[in-house]
Amino acid sequence: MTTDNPSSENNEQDARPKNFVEQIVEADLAANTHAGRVHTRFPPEPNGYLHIGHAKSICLNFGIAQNYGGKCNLRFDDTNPAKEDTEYVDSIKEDVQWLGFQWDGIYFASDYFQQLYDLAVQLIKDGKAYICSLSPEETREYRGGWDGVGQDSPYRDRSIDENLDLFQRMKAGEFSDGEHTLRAKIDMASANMNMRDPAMYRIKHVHHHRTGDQWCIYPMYDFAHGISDSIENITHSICTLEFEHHRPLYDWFLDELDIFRSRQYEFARLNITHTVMSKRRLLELVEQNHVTGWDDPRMPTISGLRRRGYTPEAIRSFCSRIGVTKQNSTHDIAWLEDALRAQLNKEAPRRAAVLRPLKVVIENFPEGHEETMEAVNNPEDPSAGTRQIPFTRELYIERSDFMEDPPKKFFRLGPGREVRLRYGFFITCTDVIKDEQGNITELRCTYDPETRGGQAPDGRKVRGTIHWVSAKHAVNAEVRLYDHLFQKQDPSNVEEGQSYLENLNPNSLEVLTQCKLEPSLKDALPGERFQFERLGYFCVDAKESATDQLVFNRSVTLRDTWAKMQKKG
RNA sequence: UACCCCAUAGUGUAAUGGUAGCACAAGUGGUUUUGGUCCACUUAGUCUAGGUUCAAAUCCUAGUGGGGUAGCCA
Repeated sequence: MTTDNPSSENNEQDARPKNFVEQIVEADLAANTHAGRVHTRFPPEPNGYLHIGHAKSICLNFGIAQNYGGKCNLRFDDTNPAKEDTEYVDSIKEDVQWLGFQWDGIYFASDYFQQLYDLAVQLIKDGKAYICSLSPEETREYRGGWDGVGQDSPYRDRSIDENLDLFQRMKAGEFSDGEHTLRAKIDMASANMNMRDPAMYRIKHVHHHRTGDQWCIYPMYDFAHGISDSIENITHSICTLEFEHHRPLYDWFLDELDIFRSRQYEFARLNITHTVMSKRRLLELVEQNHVTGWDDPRMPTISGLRRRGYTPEAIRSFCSRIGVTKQNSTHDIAWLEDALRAQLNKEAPRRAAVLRPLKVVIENFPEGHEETMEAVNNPEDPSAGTRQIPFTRELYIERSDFMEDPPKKFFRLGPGREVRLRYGFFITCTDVIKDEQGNITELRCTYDPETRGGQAPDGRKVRGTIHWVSAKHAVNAEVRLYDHLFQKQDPSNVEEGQSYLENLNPNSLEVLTQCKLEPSLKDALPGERFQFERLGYFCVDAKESATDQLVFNRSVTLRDTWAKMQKKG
């Protein structure tokens, strides 16, 4: 088990307190429970794309293997062919590797169909399982509610020979879907519904993405999962809280079969504000075209985050910081954003980009003249060096960096005000040009040649520094600004009878097509990340950007105390 | 209605019978050619009631609140 950057993160791991699963692993190691062996697995069902919640599980499972000298398998839990597809298998493999993890073994529950079948036969022979011929509706009635006890199936006492015969004929395809099931014979009076003779096999005449039409009976999760763990000698089978009630059944199968005893531990799944995390809902967003696909940059999927510009390191750092507990909780999406900022602040090269351009003409700057200015690529990383940017008479600045009637706390440009153009000159606004509708179309300014590079020899200070792009050299680009997918922190918080879809943020995507970038951005590569100074972190869209029509995605904004002040009024 | 799990600043987590910490958020100030970064400081917490103990966030009981469970889904 390896990551692409283990050393720096091991320090982070050491600094972090151990979560309860790690404490269990350490206790097992101390007690020599498995002769020093630690083996986990990440077991997705290939019926959807991985999301940030899966990343938590991936980091936990692969992280434990990594930190305790163990192994971690990738296992596809593909026991329900009706919902599964190889498209999902491929995306899951890609996402796990992109996150920086490499599995020790890659397996499919479907690899074990024959072994599973044989073990089921063994349980029948031991009198621990039987063929039930109740309909699904009858089964539900017989199971009973949680105030009382269930009723034994009338087929519960079929002879072993009859069970064996029927099971073999189920497998041979003699029956149609739903006609029979194989059930574990446990306890119809149990307070735990999972123990009221749970189904082990059902008939499904469905094509399986790996085994084709070889099988028409498929094992249920509870039967298949624990046995798969056991076959792979998994020591710590880590899953989410909703499987807590299944643990007695997990244990029951392994005990009755007397095979390697994996242990199941449950932790709380990840929730994040302003988004949804269930596969069902994510699928719904995709199918109803509320987003453009699983990899829409607004989606909390790994592929969406990747396209948005998130780094594997940022996601791992986030997963490490949120902790692992049994408490249901919801993390502020700001935590995730902060993890990205923390990394990109250190690594992303700085560039100038004007998203909503306003033309500035510097009247005392000679027409046709060009100056070359030197700009720092990353103040957090001197080794990133500098670059040259052209300065000319006509520039673009951000419309929001000018106010005709600015309040006193506004440090930027206004009539008669002087500001610094970053890595440029001080300029003073002398005139405001408007069209017939009164819209500002252009600013007239003068510059102070003595302030080249941004310092005034007379020592005078300006409060504001704004970014700019030479109009003549500007590269045109499309920039997509993303906001939270849902307006409310909790999208499920709706009026009675309404859907979480009511909470979709209609402004989660804003497309800007007239953006002006500094010339060095012309050759930006798909996926490449930059900080656009004073604005945020952006990446070249890996899917839709082209050399002649650049498309950038805003990954996350910079912290903006000015915007915060404005909001408060 | 039954059973299971959970409960610590706004949020998320630590303290594993012995000084309630940390991070994010929020706020104040400093530095700054990004209203970024960085630095300092401030606000703010053990659900309730009993019990055990020299000592309880921690153990026990009950209550309250939240979550989960009656698929031939995983």
